[in-house]
Amino acid sequence: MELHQLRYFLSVAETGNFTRASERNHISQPSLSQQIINLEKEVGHKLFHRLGRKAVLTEAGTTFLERARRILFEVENATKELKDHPALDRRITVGAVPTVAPYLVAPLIERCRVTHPNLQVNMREDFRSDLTRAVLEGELDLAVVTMPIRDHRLSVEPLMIEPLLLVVGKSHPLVGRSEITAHDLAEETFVTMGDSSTLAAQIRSFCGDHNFAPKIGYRCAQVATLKLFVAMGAGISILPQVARMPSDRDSLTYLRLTDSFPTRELAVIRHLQRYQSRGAEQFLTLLRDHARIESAGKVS
Amino acid sequence: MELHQLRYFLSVAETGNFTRASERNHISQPSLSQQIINLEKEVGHKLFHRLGRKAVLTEAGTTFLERARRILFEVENATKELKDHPALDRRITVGAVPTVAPYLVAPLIERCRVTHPNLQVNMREDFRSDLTRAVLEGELDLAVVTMPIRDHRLSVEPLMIEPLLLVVGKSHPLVGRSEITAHDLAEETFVTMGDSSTLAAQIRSFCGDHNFAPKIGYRCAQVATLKLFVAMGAGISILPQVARMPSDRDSLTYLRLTDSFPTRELAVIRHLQRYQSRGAEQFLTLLRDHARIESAGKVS
DNA sequence: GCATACCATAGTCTTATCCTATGGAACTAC
DNA sequence: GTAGTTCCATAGGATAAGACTATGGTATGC
Repeated sequence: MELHQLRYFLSVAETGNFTRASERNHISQPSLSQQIINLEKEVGHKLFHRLGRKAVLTEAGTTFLERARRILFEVENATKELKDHPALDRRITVGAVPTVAPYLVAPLIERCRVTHPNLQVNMREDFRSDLTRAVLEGELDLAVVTMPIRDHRLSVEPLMIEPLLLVVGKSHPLVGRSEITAHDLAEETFVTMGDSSTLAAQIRSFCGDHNFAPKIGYRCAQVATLKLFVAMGAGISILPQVARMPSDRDSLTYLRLTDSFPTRELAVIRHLQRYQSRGAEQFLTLLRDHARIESAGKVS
Repeated sequence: MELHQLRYFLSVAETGNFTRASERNHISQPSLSQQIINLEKEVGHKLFHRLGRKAVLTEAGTTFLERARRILFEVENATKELKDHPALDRRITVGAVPTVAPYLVAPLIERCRVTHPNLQVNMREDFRSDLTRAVLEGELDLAVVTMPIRDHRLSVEPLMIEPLLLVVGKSHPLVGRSEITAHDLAEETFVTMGDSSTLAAQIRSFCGDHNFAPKIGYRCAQVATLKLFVAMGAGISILPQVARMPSDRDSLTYLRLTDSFPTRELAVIRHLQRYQSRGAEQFLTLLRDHARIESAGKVS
């Protein structure tokens, strides 16, 4: 007997329907059916009468239901108690991709120090695939990454959509143009991040949408390095708006395309099953607030 | 979080030692270590300080321990309540190999009807491998099979050791001999059960121990058919003593070898994890008593 | 200082849990 | 009465979890 079987059992008892119960638990109906059958074999009693389209608790099932509820209630209490324990560690680790870590997460951590002095937030900057793995393996409480994310074990909460801006050196010919189209970029040399970065993929995707392949001349591991090469006039690039810093003013120009509006979506990922500490919840609230403010700032 | 993790956690808390806890749970130490680590990641707290050779509960671990105990206590209550429920079905299904079903289990079921009128015992006669699978899959509450059994998922309880007897037709030349050795059988034709039967393997094993291969002329699916062929003088066979029936008196002769004493051991197998109903326990008590009486009968 | 005891990691294998496809039975609508 | 739909169970296969062994690193005891 395992807890997931008890959860499936409870869902069937509450819905009277294996199919509905399987949907509630995000598994397929044959899976749930098999687990109920295994549970019945293990306890040695039928727990449901299968009456046509209805699953009705047997007497044994009714007896067992009260116990199953109690067990699951105790399980919830066990995790809740750890969460609410006042003296326990208040330390979390968040992850962020390189185009988010210095611009979005670092300021948030700074702010969190003020608003939640008892909460210690550690940070890990890495690429999306590594962050995803780290969240799944419990090394991170949450991570801010770019969409899309496809892993059913993760909770994926969209945060915000931000524009991708064209960035060129101050003396680049595109500076000053009143109209810049995607096609204008077809012959330019691109400076991108390495293949581990989703930004590289986004640039390729954007150019692909406009029927040309970007000419990639430089691959960088850091945004700062990328900005340096662009400032040198070695090529052009595309960066998310959050990467735009006041100190860029002297060496870089951020431009918008006039015929298209590339964007990227940021999301926060967490482990579906991992219990969320109060510290993680608090940080996430700050993150959500910040994202809302950012989105509102773009509209006005 | 699953129940097996809670059980491992509880064992570590009680022993202060991952290695000892893994032994208690019949898994390897790295397995248990990994499960504890997974549990810690899921609840978001360290549950043990690893202090040199000791595993000591952290404050979070101490808090969690009480909850874990309560959860496992509720699980035990859930299964115990189903067992003790007076109005629940009192029906079990037992399995037996063909050389046991008609001689040992059938009489027991008869007797059970008298001593436990509210208990209905169904029976399935099959070969050991099929019975083993049926027990594992929950189709049978228990089964009486021959040793050896090697499956760590099964509880194997030795029942009794019984002699294997040489059986021949009434006019066979071996009848009346004062000494019969294993070697005397080397040139005889054997009548055995099919390969699905463990008896066939036992005959080959016995002959192998005496440095000859049995000449198998007939393979039968039923003991009655085997007895018929032996009675006809088609060959000889070896049967367990329980297979000896009063009605055999007119057509068969059971003999003992004088230079060796082949035996077989019977065991009752159950699923380690499956909860044992009271009905199954009652039947098993009768079975144990019967086996003791059989063993005592052979000694006197 | 060395041997021992312990936990954690890595890599691999086995088993449990998941999937899709589909069958059989009951129910519902026409 | 029949056809279509809904539901659960089975079969076979894929994937992930849990198990294994081998081994490394650290602490302890002699």
